[in-house]
Order: sequence, then structure tokens, then C-alpha cells
Amino acid sequence: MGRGKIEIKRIENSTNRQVTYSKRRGGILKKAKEITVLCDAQVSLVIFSSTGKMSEYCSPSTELVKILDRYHKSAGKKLWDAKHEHLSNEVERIKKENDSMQIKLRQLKGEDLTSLHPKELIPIEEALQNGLACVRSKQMEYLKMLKKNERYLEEENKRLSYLLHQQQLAMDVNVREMDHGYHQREREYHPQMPFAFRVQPIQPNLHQNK
Amino acid sequence: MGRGKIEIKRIENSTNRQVTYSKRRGGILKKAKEITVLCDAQVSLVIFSSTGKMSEYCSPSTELVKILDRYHKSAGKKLWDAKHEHLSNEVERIKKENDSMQIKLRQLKGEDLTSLHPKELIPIEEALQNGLACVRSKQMEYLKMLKKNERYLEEENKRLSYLLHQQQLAMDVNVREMDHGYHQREREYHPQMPFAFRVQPIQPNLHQNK
DNA sequence: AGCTATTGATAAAT
DNA sequence: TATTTATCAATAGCT
Repeated sequence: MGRGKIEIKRIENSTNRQVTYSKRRGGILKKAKEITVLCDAQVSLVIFSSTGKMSEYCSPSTELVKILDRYHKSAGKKLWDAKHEHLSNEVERIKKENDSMQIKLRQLKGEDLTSLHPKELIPIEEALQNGLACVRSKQMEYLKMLKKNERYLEEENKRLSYLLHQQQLAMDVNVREMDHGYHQREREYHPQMPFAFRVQPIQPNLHQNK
Repeated sequence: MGRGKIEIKRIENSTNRQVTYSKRRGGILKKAKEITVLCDAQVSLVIFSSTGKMSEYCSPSTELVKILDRYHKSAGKKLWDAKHEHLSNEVERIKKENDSMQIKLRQLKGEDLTSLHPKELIPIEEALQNGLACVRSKQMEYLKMLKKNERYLEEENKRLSYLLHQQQLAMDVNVREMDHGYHQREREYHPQMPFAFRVQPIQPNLHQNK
């Protein structure tokens, strides 16, 4: 369709090639538009020239994504599954892991046991016993810590009571001395600190883990 | 280009539309091939007819994915980012689920208890006790079934012994009669079936769940 | 970019 | 649905 027939093979003359590309690209785009209107088809057309310039056509009221989605289903070919194969595999893998854990959890909770062979109950029972033992040992540990703390507090209490008593005695002496008029200056220097030191109880940390 | 000019608007006659679609589709595909060869362009063409049938062309030595990748870069439009995001979210979600289950499982197994507050041990202990109770009840159930089956077999045994004894007696009678020359023919007809019926023990199904 | 001779595509008929 | 054919459309080579 031109001044002469041409063979369908690469046009070696670069200029000619460019010109022909331009003309034919227009032609294809027009044809694409026409077929969508005439036959209400859906068309997606993407063309890259040899120089890398892109042209595209996509039937109106559609998007490339939708057409490709359809392509996906129709051709059964994977367009983005290939792209996302890694992610898809990951999802697959984790889902399996998830399911197996779910089953184990349910079994440990005593659900879904009907589907198990009696022999399969044994390891579950063992796991539960073991778990229970661990939990209870932990609770015992905690109890022991509480007891220990209690003992410590009791001792501390005794110590403090003793100190308190001593101070009381000391104060009584002071009061008596004051009555005799001795050491009046020193009392005025430290009126809020009647004792030689302050008692700071040391508490063992009850919440070392939290 | 035809026996008459046509307006570019939807062809209402369904048959005509189908025919025109067929022809023009062929035309576009041919043009697409030609432009790739003549101008070494890269073309991706996907067409869906109004009936949903798909046709495609993709320049040789390329794949649709690659062309779309280029499209992606050229047009700056995101074709599969949405899909990607969806998958990523999915992975994220399932991983979280996974982790929480893993933690629960480990705790039920008695691991990682150190990180827990003593109060948090209580529900775990309860779950373990409950699970253990379930498992053991299941085991008891199984044991009961075994016992029941045993009793049944014992009864069956008795019955069979009794029948055997009865047959023995009957046979003895037969033998005695044979000694007297009676019923000789009948014995020859059923030499492998000395009893009037065969005993078929009915066993309760021990494996109803497996 | 336009022009036009010529080939190619295709609408209608078969 | 495939083929044929008259006609229109696309375009190769030229300017």
C-alpha cells in the first residue's frame, strides 16, 4: 500500500525507518480505536519505538490494570505473580506454619482431640504436664521470693525498731541536757535534724522482671 | 476499505460485529507484527472481544512482563504496586499472627515464662490444667471403649464356646449314627462344612475415629 | 510535514 | 465459517 511493495523486514535506512514507524504507529492506534468502537472490544496497546519512545492506547472506560487482570485470568499466565513470586511464596510458607501452629495450640487447649489417634494423645499429655510443671515451678519461685522478702522486711523492721528505740533514748538525754541549759547553740544549728543520721530502708526489688 | 464506507460507531448487527471483529483483529495483529519487524519496535497488544475472547500479540524476544516493566518506567504509572502492597500487608499480618501464636505455644510449653508477671501465669496454668483434663478425659474415653470391647469379646467367646460345644455334641451323634451306617451320603456332599452355619463374630469398631 | 500512486485491508456478497 | 471481490484506507516513496 504505497508507491511500491515492500518486504516485511527491518528497514535499514534509519530515517526511513523512523518515518515508517511514525506512520504505521498512527495507523495501528487508529485501528485499535476503531475496533473498540465498531465491535466494542477492549484493547490495550503499548508500543516502544526503536529509540525507546512509548505510545499507548487503552480502550476507554477501562484501565490497563483491568485489562491485564483479565489477561491474567484468560491466559492463565502470571504477569505479576512472577514479579511477586517471592512474596507469594512467603505468604504460602507462613500460612502453612500458621495452620500447623493453630492446630498444635488447639490441641494443647484440649480442642480437636477427636481427630487424633489415642497414641497421639501421649506426647500432648506430656507437653501439658511439662508445661504445667514449669508454670508451677515458676509460681513456687515467686512464692519463695515473696517469703524471702517477707523475712527480710521483718528483719529490717526489727532493726528499725531497735534504732528508733536508741534514738528515743538519745533524745531523752538531749531533752534532759536542754533542761540544764547545755548545748543550746548546737540545737539551733540543726533544728530539723535531731538525729545523727537518717534511716534509709533497703528494699529488695520485688519486680526485677517487669 | 470495503464495498462501502462505514461510520466508526458500534455495529449493531451482532453477526456483522463478530465478523468485522475477526477481520480487523487479524488486521491489527498483522500490523503489529509488521511494525515490530520493519521498525524494530516492541509491541504489546491485548484484545478482548465483546464475547470475552482474548487475543494477544507481543513482539518476539520480549515478554509482556518486560514490556510492562518498561511501560512502568516510561509512563510512571504503577501497575502492580497495588498488588505488591496488598501482598506485603498480608505477609505483615500473618507474621504478626504467627509471632503471637509462637509466644503462646512457647508459654504453654513452659518456655519464656521468666518474662511474665506472676499474675499472667494464672491463665496459662488454667489453660494447661484444662487441656490436660481434656486429654485425659479423651484417654479415659478410649480406655472405656477398650474395656467395653473386651467385655464384648468375652461374651462372644462364651457364646462361641457354647456353640462349639453344641456342635461337638451334634457331631458325636453323627459319628455314632455313621457307625451305624446311617446318612452316609449327606456327609459326602458337605465334607468341608460339618456345621449347619458359620459363626461370624461381630466386632465393635475400635477405630471409629481414624 | 504534505502528496499521490499503489498496495493492503476489509465490507458486503457468496 | 471461508472465500471472493469491489471498494476504501493506509502508506511508501517522493517532494
